[in-house]
Amino acid sequence: MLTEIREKILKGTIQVFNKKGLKLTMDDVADELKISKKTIYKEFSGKDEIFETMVDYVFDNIKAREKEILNSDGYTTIEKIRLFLSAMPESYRNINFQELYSLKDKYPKVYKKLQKRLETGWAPAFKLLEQGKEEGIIRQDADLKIFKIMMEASLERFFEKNVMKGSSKKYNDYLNEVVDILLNGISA
Amino acid sequence: MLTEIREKILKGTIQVFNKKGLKLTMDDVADELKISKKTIYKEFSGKDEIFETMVDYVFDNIKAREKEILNSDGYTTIEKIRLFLSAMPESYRNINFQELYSLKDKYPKVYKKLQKRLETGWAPAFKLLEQGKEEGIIRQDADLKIFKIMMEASLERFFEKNVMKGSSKKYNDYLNEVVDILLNGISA
DNA sequence: CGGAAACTAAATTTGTAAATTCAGTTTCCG
DNA sequence: CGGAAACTGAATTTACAAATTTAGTTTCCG
Repeated sequence: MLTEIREKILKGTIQVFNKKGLKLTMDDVADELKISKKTIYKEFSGKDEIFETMVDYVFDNIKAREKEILNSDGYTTIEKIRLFLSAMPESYRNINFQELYSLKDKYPKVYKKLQKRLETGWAPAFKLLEQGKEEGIIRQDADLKIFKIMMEASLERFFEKNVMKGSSKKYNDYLNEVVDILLNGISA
Repeated sequence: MLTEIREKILKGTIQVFNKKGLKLTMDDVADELKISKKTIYKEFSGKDEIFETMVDYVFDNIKAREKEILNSDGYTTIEKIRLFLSAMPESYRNINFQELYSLKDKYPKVYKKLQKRLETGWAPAFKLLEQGKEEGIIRQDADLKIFKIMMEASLERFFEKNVMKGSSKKYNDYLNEVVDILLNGISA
């Protein structure tokens, strides 16, 4: 588990990351948290380790949320799928994903971890969807790989700026509509 | 209408554009067509005009294709919608769209024309979809604006490289599956 | 211990002058 | 007329040194 001080630093880093993006400095983080850099360096070996731990932190939270849904009783498979898919984008809201991808060049190790965790994060969704196929509520011939690509592309587009300006709809309504259309699209 | 020589130059330009992208030179085009630059400059005032005419050329072809579908008899509304939506990405295959967007900075006028034609290209699709709503085959509460964003995001992702490597599926099968899922997703 | 602030070496950004490329024109030639 | 090739000024790219920023450390202090 995470110590209190480490979690505090991670939360602060995410704060600053969402504001200043990849270009955040250690001084930024220290200022944000009103602690000195010394404290940060006592907990983390450097910027690389902070970023790596940050990715783990974000995805561990998503994973916990997903586990909750998977283990909960009283939901049908289709309800679980819907909850599960909706949980993904909601969790992503905590951190600027577009910006996370920009770590690719300067922090390839962090980027690889990000990709790996995105991949494993989808695994239980695939399991649920396969189960849905067996139960006959998902179309047998639905291509789940394409489904995944479409969902990722659509969500990423929504995370970009100005996509939904000039509309009265709320952010979450959009995400739900995306999940609805896609899930409907592969339903039997 | 387009003279033969102008069309030849446009086709050659698209050829080179798909290979070298935004950075194509007039010499490239002349070499590709095995004509001299002089001939090109006799037909076009310059690079700007070629790019502009190129966008018109591409979209006029798409438009003709779409008109054909719209005016054809013997199709139900839903069939027309499916044909119409499938025609879009197929037409896009003739030119590298990802690269077209990169004209934004250096050729803002061309980019604006591109955006305008993309917008007006969607208009008949919206009309068909609205008609589908009236006929009760499209969900009344389906958000067509989101539908459009999802379709664009999904198709653009497929136009990027390596999305479907390692699969036996053919390119067009993918595009059809995308249209299927989305259309199913908003169907009543 | 931990904060404030100074410090250093390395990385990043900036400015810019030289080198290269390219759009558009011109010349010569068949 | 149109091809081949040379030409020019403007734009773009390259190269590189100077200036700035920043990661990580150290010092001093309460």
